[in-house]
Amino acid sequence: MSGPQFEPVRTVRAYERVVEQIEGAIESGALCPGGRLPSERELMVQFSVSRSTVREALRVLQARGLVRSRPGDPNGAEVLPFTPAALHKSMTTLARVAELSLGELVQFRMVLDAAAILLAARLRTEEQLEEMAAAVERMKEAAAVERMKEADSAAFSAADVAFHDALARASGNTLIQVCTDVVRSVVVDLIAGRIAAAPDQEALMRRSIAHHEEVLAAVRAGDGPLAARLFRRSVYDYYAGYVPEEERTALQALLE
Amino acid sequence: MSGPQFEPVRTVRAYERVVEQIEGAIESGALCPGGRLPSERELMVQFSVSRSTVREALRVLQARGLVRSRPGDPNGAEVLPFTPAALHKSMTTLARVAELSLGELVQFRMVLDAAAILLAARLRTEEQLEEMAAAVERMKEAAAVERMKEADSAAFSAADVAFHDALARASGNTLIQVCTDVVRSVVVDLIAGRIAAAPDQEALMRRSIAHHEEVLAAVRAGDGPLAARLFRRSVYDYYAGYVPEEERTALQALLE
DNA sequence: GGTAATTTGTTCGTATGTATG
DNA sequence: CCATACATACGAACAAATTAC
Repeated sequence: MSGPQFEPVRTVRAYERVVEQIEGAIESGALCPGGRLPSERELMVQFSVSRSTVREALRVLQARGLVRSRPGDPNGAEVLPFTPAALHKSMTTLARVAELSLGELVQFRMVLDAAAILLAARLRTEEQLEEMAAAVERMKEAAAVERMKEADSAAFSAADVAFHDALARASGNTLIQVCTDVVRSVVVDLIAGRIAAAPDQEALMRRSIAHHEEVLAAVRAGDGPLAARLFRRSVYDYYAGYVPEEERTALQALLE
Repeated sequence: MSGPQFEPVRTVRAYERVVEQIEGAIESGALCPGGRLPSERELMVQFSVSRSTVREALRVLQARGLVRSRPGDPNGAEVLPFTPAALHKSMTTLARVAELSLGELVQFRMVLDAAAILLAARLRTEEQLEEMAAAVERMKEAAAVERMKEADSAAFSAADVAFHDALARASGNTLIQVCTDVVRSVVVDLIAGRIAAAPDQEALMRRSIAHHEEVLAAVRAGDGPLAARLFRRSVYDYYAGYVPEEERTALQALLE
């Protein structure tokens, strides 16, 4: 006869229990963004742990982007609205320690943004189309400056981001929106320097604007597959030069 | 004449500096997985901060999945190899606090896995094909059991996961591999209960096996677009019943 | 505007359980 | 078994920051 099936006990740290409870309260909605946690001293009473333990728990919650605490705040730590910051951090870490290649990242971007475009071509509203058109206009203005400065270059990039953000929102999928944003910024972080060092900034911008207009037109026309194809092609053209040759074939596989 | 452009100073906590330095050492490769950090007492000397500060920093690093510390370990905290645990955690949190719908998650899965399939159809090796075929065989064995038990159901799921994991690896893109894994498990976590409560487990499994065989055949034949189409269709058929009607149109947009 | 009260950031000391040799 | 070094956890204390009166 077999006895009761005992299971190995996982020793769980005190601070983890605190994290679990607070995290649960936030995820269940008992604590809403903008709401406040009790003060550290109050928490140490409620959980009956020391302040150090409470603080370690708060640091973890802060690292996960769930709360923020400021010195001297009489109201205790603030519950934050969701931000993709934690997701961004983990993906950046992934890119670094798992040594993600630029090729893999660009490939991922081609996939995600193309999906967003495919969906946006069906679901976009008129306002979103106008938003994208306005972003393209801002790109043009920034590129039209006679003697390009850093500020203009930044304005161009900001308009570019705004375009893709509107596009991602038009997809109607929050996850796609967040992930496209994260991946785009990770890619940009990786090669911002090399792009800035490119000799013919103006030509790059003009090409980029033309591509954006093509994609926008296809989205407006409701032709998702065409828009996605155009986008993938333009991303490939833009980044292929920075991707080592042996990785380029994998990128080309997405061009059909 | 405008003076020097001063910028607002962001007060940075002591423990953050510690985190930055250790994180940098890991990301730069100065600290390798399996390697050890100095002991907490040694760290407080090197950073000239107190023990509590060191511990708060270690908690953050632990929450990010970079290190692990055990009581009594004479070697200090261990540097961990990369795991997608942190990414998984942030995406789960995203799903909960941003209230991601099942529809959005399924849509994301259709996009990512389809991309993996598209790439795998070009880049897969013979061994990977065999691996997938073996996984399908295990699915068949698990489904062939007369009186289904939990263990068989678990074996079926495990084989299913193994199939998709091999597929994702065959894509040659680490990021796609990790993200498909994360999204799949998040989706499963969300509706495992409802799937298990479905009346006709056997029929579901048979259909699933048939779909997997179709996809595998198309991948083997190198027809990525076909394989991707078949996959999206099967995912849609499998999950559509659990997705509210108003979200289904968005899913259908991916079926072409 | 200034002052007091409260809170967080940080330090230090200590006790306890645990893993290694 | 013992000694050592370690992480875990507690508690008291001070400094710096914020709010409220």
